[in-house]
Amino acid sequence: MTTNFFDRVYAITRHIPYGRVTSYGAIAKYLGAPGSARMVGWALNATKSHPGSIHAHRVVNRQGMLTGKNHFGGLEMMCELLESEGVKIKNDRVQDFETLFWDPARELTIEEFLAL
DNA sequence: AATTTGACGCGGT
DNA sequence: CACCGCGCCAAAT
Repeated sequence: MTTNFFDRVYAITRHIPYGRVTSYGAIAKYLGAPGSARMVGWALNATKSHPGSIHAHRVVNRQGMLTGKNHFGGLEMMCELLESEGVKIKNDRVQDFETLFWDPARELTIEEFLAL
């Protein structure tokens, strides 16, 4: 818990289940910084330079919109990545967002929690 | 060391 | 419905 706010975001993002999505705010809140969703976005930005599998494309804003798609190196990339996981995107918005939404505080498993 | 910025969230106008 | 501003806090310049 030292420092890296980033690492925490990485950890959570890394554990987002396949075909599920979460929001910046949810992650921020889980990190104990409700309202600091920006930090999550900022951290995710560093994620692209981070080695390893961090499914940043599974993180969308609270409306389920792919707001960060322009940071994926390709505007359609994020969309395709999600659709390839079974997440349907329409007009930059995740369909059935409520259903696919993964709340870390609610669905994070023990082992994942420990890995955090 | 100070200022700007940012992939958000939410209420207000 | 569109636009505005504030809060939140760390990293980058």
